[in-house]
Amino acid sequence: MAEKPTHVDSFRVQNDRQRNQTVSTTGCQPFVLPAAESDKLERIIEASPALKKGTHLFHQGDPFMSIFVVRAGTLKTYTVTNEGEEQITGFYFPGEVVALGGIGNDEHPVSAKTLETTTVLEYPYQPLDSLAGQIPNLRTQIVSCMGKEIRDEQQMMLLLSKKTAEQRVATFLYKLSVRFKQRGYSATLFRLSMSRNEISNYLGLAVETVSRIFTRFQKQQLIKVEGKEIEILSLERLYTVSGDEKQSPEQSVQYR
Amino acid sequence: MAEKPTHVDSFRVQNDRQRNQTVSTTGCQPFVLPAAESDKLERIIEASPALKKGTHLFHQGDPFMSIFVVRAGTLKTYTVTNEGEEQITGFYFPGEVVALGGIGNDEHPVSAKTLETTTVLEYPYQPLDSLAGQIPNLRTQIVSCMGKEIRDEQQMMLLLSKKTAEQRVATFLYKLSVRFKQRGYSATLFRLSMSRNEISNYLGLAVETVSRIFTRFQKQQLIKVEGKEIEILSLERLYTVSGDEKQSPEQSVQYR
DNA sequence: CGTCATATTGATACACGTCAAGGCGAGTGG
DNA sequence: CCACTCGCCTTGACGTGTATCAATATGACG
Repeated sequence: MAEKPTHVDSFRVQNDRQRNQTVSTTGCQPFVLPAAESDKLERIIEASPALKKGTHLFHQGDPFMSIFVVRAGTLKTYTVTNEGEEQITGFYFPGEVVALGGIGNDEHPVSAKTLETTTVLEYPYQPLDSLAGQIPNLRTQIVSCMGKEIRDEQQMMLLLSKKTAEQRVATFLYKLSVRFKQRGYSATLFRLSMSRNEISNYLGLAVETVSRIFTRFQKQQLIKVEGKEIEILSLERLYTVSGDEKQSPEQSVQYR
Repeated sequence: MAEKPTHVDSFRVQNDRQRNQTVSTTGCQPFVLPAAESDKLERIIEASPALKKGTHLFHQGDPFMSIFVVRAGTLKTYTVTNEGEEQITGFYFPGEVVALGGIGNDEHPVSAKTLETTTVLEYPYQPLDSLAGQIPNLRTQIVSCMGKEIRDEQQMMLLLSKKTAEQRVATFLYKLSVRFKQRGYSATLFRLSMSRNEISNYLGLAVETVSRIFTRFQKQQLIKVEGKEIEILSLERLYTVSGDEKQSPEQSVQYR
């Protein structure tokens, strides 16, 4: 409702029709199709240039036009309370799909911003949706991505309302580890592309708390922290601390 | 991984092929189609009998087969931490779609349980998805529902990590009001189908806190509480308290 | 090599959880 | 029709996990 500021830091794919250089989607698992169909899909994709740290892919309230897949780098998405408070709703690594919350809405419900130099693929939604009508496989994949987003957010709700600060940080690190491993990187040694501030915001904690827990975990020989470099010394114990471990042989706690 | 208990309280639509009595979807907004196509859709729908309070529609971990639309009554969905803690992830009223988190997954990520006598329509997912291939309009509607679910959950994440107890309760009541109004019921006078316990669980608070805030709001002439009956005396002030109000003419708070 | 953001660490405060004790209403059985 | 019970709700007193405030350290960048 307020006047839209001109987002000088916004990225907009120039819609030049030089769609010859078939974009290589190497390293991106979403939307894998047999060659013939893959070709149709690639015809609608736009590759972004390298976006430097701090660039917005889109702002909350911008008209929803496309979804994006991260090729390299990291993104965060966040909403802003009308009280001006920011809440980070997710971090996105290569191969992950961003902006699904905009589907079925005329505007983006969140902003998306790069945490480091990042490149993305832009999938203009209208053509993508038409294609999805022709290619059942593609439809399934889009819808699956959305389903996963819903499940991830439900997990996050659980974290935010039931877990202690320690469990939150442990969960965060553990899940990062799993994601990195999936992408072929080390599960135990990696670099955090987000600041402590961003971590704390995402986890619903104060920066100081996250900092303290990092050092506490270090003292407990759970992890080794050196600035943004993290080494996980015991994935198992970290998982235990996270509170997600399945335990107690039988606890069919029926709510009533 | 643990042996599945036999859910005696589970509801399963009997798949009898007596699909003559064209199910009336009156009062349900989702999946509205022109007559011809609507007919195809209705052929795959199964109507449930009246499910009494406390019945499970499905349990977390059950194989995902269908999505559901509430016709009458109320449902809650919830996950269980492996520590046995329950977290309610949503309440669903007539016309709303349940189980979207299961799409693209082999099993339901949450359990769904009735809060009162409830009837639902079951949409077996496989046929629904095929139909979505033939009817672009239907595909759009499904995907829109999922988008909305994602957005709602993002809002909830914000609530859980940034809002005070008062703001949470105010938000809860305000949003209920909006939903009731949309369905043609009074926006200011309604009955809570969930217990205080369930409200507090959903909002990430203790029961006592919710109770105290109800009485506090009552003293402030914001609402009138009488057991499960709620009357909202000032929607405007409630909205203000919720913290969602757009305020301060200019606050382009750029995060950095 | 200064400058400014980011991170750590300690001291203190408070919002909300936890514990405990009634109160209230709905269903049940005598 | 009453007494009893059992959930659910409310209210008060108290405890604590984490936020907040403040000071310093560290590191990135021009």
